[in-house]
Amino acid sequence: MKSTIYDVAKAAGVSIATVSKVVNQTGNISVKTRERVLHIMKELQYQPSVVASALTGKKTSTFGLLISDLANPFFAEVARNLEDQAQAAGYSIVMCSTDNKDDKGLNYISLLQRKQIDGLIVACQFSQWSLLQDSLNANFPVVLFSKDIPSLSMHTVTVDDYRGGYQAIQHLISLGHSRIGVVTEDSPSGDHRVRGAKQAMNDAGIAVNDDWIVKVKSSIEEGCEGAAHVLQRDTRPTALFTCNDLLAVGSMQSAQQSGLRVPEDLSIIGFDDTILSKIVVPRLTTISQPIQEMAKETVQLLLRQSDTPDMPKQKIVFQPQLVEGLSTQPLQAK
Amino acid sequence: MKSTIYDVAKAAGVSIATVSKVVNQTGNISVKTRERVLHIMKELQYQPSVVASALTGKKTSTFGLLISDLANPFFAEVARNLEDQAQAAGYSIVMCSTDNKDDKGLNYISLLQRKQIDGLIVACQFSQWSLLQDSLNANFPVVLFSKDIPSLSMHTVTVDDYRGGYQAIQHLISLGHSRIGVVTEDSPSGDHRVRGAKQAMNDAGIAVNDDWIVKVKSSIEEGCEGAAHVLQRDTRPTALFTCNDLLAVGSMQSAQQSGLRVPEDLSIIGFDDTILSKIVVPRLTTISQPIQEMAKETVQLLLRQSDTPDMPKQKIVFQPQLVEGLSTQPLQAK
DNA sequence: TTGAAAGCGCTAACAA
DNA sequence: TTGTTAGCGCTTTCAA
Repeated sequence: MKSTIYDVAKAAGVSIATVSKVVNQTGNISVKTRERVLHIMKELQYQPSVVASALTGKKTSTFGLLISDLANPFFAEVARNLEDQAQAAGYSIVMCSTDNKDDKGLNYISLLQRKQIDGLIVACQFSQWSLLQDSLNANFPVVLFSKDIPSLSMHTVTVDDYRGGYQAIQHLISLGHSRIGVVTEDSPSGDHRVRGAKQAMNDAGIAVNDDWIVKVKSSIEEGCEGAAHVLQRDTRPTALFTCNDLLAVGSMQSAQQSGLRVPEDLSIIGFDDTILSKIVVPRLTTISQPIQEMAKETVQLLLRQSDTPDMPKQKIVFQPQLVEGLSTQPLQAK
Repeated sequence: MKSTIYDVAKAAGVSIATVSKVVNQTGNISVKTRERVLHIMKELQYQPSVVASALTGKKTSTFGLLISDLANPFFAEVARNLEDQAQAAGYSIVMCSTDNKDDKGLNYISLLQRKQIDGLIVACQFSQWSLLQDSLNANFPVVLFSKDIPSLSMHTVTVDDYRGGYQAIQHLISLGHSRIGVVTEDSPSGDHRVRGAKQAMNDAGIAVNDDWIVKVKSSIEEGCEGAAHVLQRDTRPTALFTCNDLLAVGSMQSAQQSGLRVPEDLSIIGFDDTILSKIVVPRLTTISQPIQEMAKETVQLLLRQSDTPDMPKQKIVFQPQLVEGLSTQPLQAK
């Protein structure tokens, strides 16, 4: 049977209060008793129960992570980085894939609250974001990860999606491209990226062709279909900006099916710099997010909220970075 | 403030025992009081505390998952499937990436025990497996996932690695290959797969060339280097069996660097059928594991162990399946 | 059919 | 410096 604080107290000939104090390093305990208690604890392999201490109002040292789909390489990487940062702070993470379904997310939240988690990271989408807000207690620690939802008054850590889109297009333009298509994902981030993309075209005096902009669900298959729509037109773009790597991979497949070579006939630039972009041939040019830094800030933000429940909401925006691969090249003169 | 069982009891004019009974559907409660209590619960948005009920000896409805690296696509997929199955049973999962480090794993286990999880899934490696056994209470529910460790008396769910290796080689042989190299991972599974591979060669009367067998760490980079060792010899194999998809991708890169075309000059067959194998060009021929089924059995096994602590240890072995891609082809006559 | 009360393992005043 | 004790929110006998 597992030993409790009572067992330790009895064996050490002290009260449970004393044991509690040495465990938590609170109060004043003589070196001698501390040593003795510590020794007994080891002997009995005493492990303080997180459950019992949580019941008295202390932390569970657990965060919840609502994520779209753990099997998606981008989110898997996000999860891993968050886990690392949390672990460094003594926390563990309960992973919850919501598939971006509101009800799944809401169910998880309710369950997580019953489990008394100390904070929540939201890295999935909601179709009705207000439901998220409503299901959470006013000062419950939350951070929106990689989602910038203006209607929500919540701490947020994101990459500058707008700027990322802008950079992507800027890169294509610098290579001489002016006929640029866009395959985007139906999400707030996707929208921001596209806005940035359009702005870059405008700033360069390049016409935005709405026929070349398609919005799809985030998957390789849909990316492939979406790109096909654009590529099979009479006049097609010479370069494609896709709002994430999954769509980029799909677009590369579509190009191949259309007999177009990447990058000779079509340049493609993605977003996220996941493992996919690294193994695809040609290596994808893409926009990378500093996931590790973002994860670090996210955990810090969660931690600080526990101490300062009413701290002013803040939004931390990281700058994306262009990673040049082999999927883009200067426009060939015809 | 969150409402407790006392609030509900008071509002409903009953005792907390009664509320507890309607919540847990135990004992005999008149329809009338039940309805009333239920109604009040809704009104007060009462959420029973998992922490408090766990303290009285009930479950936390939480499993721990020790996994090598959540960012690895194969493990991410495993994690996702386990999460789905657990969720269907009302459980959530705490994810712990150990990077196959014993101390990391052990620390997590200790933490998880303090959190009173109801079961543990081990899908990572230990260099000293006995440490795992020692750190766990005798009848604590555990399942080894995709690791077959004979020295450990634990419930196990695996794919038949030996057979998978055998099938891979059989496939290559059926295509006419007889000069076959192997790039494997330093792990028990890897070893099983290689044993199966060698057996298949023996059975076909094909010589096993140990110079063509390299054992590396599981990563794209090491796969690339490992394959290079084999491919840069004076006489090189015409086909390569790699013990997982990461190594396969690395090997494909190595082949490319050596100016070898896949599959014209070199056939490559992988293992796992992850997303990587699907996006790589040419699409990888590989051996797939029925991850979903495996996840399902794993969760069932965990659940049953809670009910029947001393149930006889069992090992469930699933059959792998060949997935034909485009990275293998019949041996070309020279 | 309902309720009183003990207890789960721990924390935190408050006393001593 | 140490100990006593009252909870934390819930489950579960055992009585009523």
